[in-house]
Amino acid sequence: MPNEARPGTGEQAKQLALAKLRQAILQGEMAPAQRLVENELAEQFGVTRASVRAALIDLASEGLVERIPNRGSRVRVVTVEEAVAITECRMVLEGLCAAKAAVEASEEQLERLTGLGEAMSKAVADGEPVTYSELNRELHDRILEFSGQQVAVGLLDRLNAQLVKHRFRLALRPGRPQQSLSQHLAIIEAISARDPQAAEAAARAHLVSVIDALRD
Amino acid sequence: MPNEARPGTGEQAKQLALAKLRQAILQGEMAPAQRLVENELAEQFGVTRASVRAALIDLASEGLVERIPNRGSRVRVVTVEEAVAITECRMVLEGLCAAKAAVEASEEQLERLTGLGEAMSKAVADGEPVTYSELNRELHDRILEFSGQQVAVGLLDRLNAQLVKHRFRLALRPGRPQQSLSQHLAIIEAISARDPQAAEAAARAHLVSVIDALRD
DNA sequence: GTGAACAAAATTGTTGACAATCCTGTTGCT
DNA sequence: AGCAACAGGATTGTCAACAATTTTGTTCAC
Repeated sequence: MPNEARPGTGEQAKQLALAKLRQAILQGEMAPAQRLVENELAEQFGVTRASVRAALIDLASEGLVERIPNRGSRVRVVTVEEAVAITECRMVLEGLCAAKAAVEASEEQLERLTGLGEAMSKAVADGEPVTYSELNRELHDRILEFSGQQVAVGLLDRLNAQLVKHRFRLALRPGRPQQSLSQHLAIIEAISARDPQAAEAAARAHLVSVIDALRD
Repeated sequence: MPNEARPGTGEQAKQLALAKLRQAILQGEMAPAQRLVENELAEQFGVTRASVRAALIDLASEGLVERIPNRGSRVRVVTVEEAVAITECRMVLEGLCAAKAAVEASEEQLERLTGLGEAMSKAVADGEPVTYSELNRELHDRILEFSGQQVAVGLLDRLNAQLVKHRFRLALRPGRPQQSLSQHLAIIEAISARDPQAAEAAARAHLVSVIDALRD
């Protein structure tokens, strides 16, 4: 479904508009709750209004923008409350994926996870939060991939797209990497031990801590 | 997001097309994997092609139809494998909602649940599978409502829409009501006891049994 | 001065036509 | 006969203009 379209290559007009709009929203170039006027966007991106319209419909169903009939589109603002609800859903879905990964992953894939764990430990020890953040994301992605649960992966993609803002704030928090590192290592250990219940519990424990942090 | 638009009232053209198309697909009027030609649908529903197009984009992101660029739209066929994956996601999400309902529901709402439980018991005793099926759906809906977890509810709506076919097959199965009744009663009991962990476990146990049944 | 009715501007929703793309059946060459 | 190239038809993607709706600013009565 989300076809991971690269903005660079010459796509179709609608796909291009969709990619550009999504990028603009995700990178925060659009102010929260900013009005998205179809004509302006069409001119800005060099496509026609129909293409912008189609892209907006797509983004609305992804939860990135809000469309009110005859009233236009706005970039959707995710309140802290909603962010917590979203993260609760992430909690159970990633728990499911961790459990399945513990059963389904190959030996090579397990090695990959332990390798990621070591790299994360090193990043924290060296005090490189940016690297750690990237590895963090990589770890989560790999667990989803190895679980083979494509439906859950699709749902999580959608949920994560709505959280970019809050996720950003969270990563910059001092002391947070140290806190989450042990949780991540616990997840890796449980999956490597082929223990689905422990893996699910560890993944959920991690996201419970994220929820607590979200609440400030 | 899905605004629960009633087909009857005079909506906007796109909303009307969307409602009619969704209804047609859900009621099985469209054969599986049938091609959905925009022109035909437009004429059939008495709206313009642009409206049909917008509706198709919406339905594609709901997972009801499949859209291939320059190749058109088909009603999406859900394999048994996918149905299992979807139900696994339902399992953890409904588990989450059951747990939250055990904490958040009011006393009146708890009474409503126990009332539903009694009605379901009666329906099984009287041998009325249709009534039981309706009450079943009602129970699930109420648990979601009482949980207050709107994000999970949205995700579950989307997932359930993809399962209509399989769900149908399941309900007509002889002996299945008796089997699931005790599971449902266990869920109600756990929520009424304000025990979130037990509620989640009961909800998950129920859906594990659904998964087993799905696999034939 | 305040509030309601009204008119003008801005924006979205809709329409029909045009262009690009893809599938199918046929033709021509080896 | 087998296969590549090619037209023909069908379908989707795109466009610019038009209609309907909402919002905003103004005027007028009280």
